[in-house]
Amino acid sequence: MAEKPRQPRPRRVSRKRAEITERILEAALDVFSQYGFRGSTLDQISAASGISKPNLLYYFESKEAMHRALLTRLLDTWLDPLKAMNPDGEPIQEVTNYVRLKLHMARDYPRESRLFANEIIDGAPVIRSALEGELRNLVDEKAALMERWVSEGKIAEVNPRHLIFSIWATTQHYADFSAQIRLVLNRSDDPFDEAAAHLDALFRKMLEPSQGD
Amino acid sequence: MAEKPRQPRPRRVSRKRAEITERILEAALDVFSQYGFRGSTLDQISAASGISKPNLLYYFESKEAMHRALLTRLLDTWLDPLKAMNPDGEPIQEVTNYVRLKLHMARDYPRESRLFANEIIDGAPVIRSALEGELRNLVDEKAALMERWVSEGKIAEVNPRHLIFSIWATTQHYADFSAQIRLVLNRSDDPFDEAAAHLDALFRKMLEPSQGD
DNA sequence: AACGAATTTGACCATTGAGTCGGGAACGCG
DNA sequence: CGCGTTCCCGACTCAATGGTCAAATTCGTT
Repeated sequence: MAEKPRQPRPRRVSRKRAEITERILEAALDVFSQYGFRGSTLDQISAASGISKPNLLYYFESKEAMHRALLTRLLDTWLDPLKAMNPDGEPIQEVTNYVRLKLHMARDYPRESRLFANEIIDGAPVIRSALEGELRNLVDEKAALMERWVSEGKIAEVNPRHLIFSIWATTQHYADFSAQIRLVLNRSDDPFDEAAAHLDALFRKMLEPSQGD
Repeated sequence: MAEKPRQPRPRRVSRKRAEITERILEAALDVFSQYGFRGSTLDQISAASGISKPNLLYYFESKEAMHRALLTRLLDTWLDPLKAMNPDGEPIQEVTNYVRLKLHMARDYPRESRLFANEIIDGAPVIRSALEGELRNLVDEKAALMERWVSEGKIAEVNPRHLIFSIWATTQHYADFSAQIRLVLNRSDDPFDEAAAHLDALFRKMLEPSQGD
């Protein structure tokens, strides 16, 4: 025991610590996405995760810190489909594929979608800087790509940024407003197959170059 | 003037009472739409309206009652544009006009839009029955109308209900997610003119009957 | 085994916020 | 003016909730 100033292992966070952190975030996602940040309580997260309230605060500095952790790590997942849009692919295929992926995310990750929706409706206090940075750059890049496709006559004349907004809006709608959709359709089975066909047609028609070109 | 046992006026609520009620609801809309129901406090509404907290509760039974009052009376305004879709009008014109009206509402009534968005994301606990009743009937009616237009070859084959969802999604997006839109576009001037052109093209192309018919 | 570090929790504290209460001010009307 | 009704509010109550703390308990090493 002469001296041991260095960390014995590079992994600063033990496996166990990581697992518990995970369990907490999973429960927090459940609760936050259902009740909103201000509507959620540590007691709810405690009950959902099976971890006592003081212990939650041993792992996270505050309720806000949990929220922040969720939001920042979700952002990457959220942007992945757009990142995957391939400059060398077939243009209409690339866009409709993006629509398909986003719709899958709405179906498979509705809690994440709602968490984001709440954050944005609140004016994006937490992830504002990420939106201004990472997201804006990514949108700029893909908008430029689509403009190239337009000028090459591969797709019809569109405003690329508004096209992206429309894709976000229509796909996330199925997650964020699922209550309304269920009530209007008066059916409990999920509408995603119909939605996929509808949205594919919608954006495909928008993008098909007019025969005049 | 011999006797006047009945109410001198049928208006049970005095002008003044109506005005104050109005002032409260206006302030409540401001606050609720910005912070969400649970994130809002009576003190904020009190400050925003200049009416003391106990007095707020003289006019409304509870915080929840204010919220309910706002939501129910907003519903009608919200549905008006769809009601206005005219069975005897020119089909594509009628739909794109509906899009235009909805976009105007997003621009002119963003607070109302956000209030609704929050309510729906929360699972529509307050206006659920109105959605199942009034809204569903209205959508059924207009969907049937559009199906007629399809069968008459006036518009392309579409799923009318999902078309309506897409219109709601794309237009409300500009109100509910305005923070994101501003950050991505990096501009402070409003994007509604561009949005109007974009959405008009989007839905017009979706609806134009293919030349094969 | 033994001992320090990491983890866990019961009990507590301070603040916030919805809603109450009792009394007073203003109003309507004979 | 008189008197009942409507309106208004300062001061309060009480429950909920985010967060603290000190005393356990468990864990990883030697």
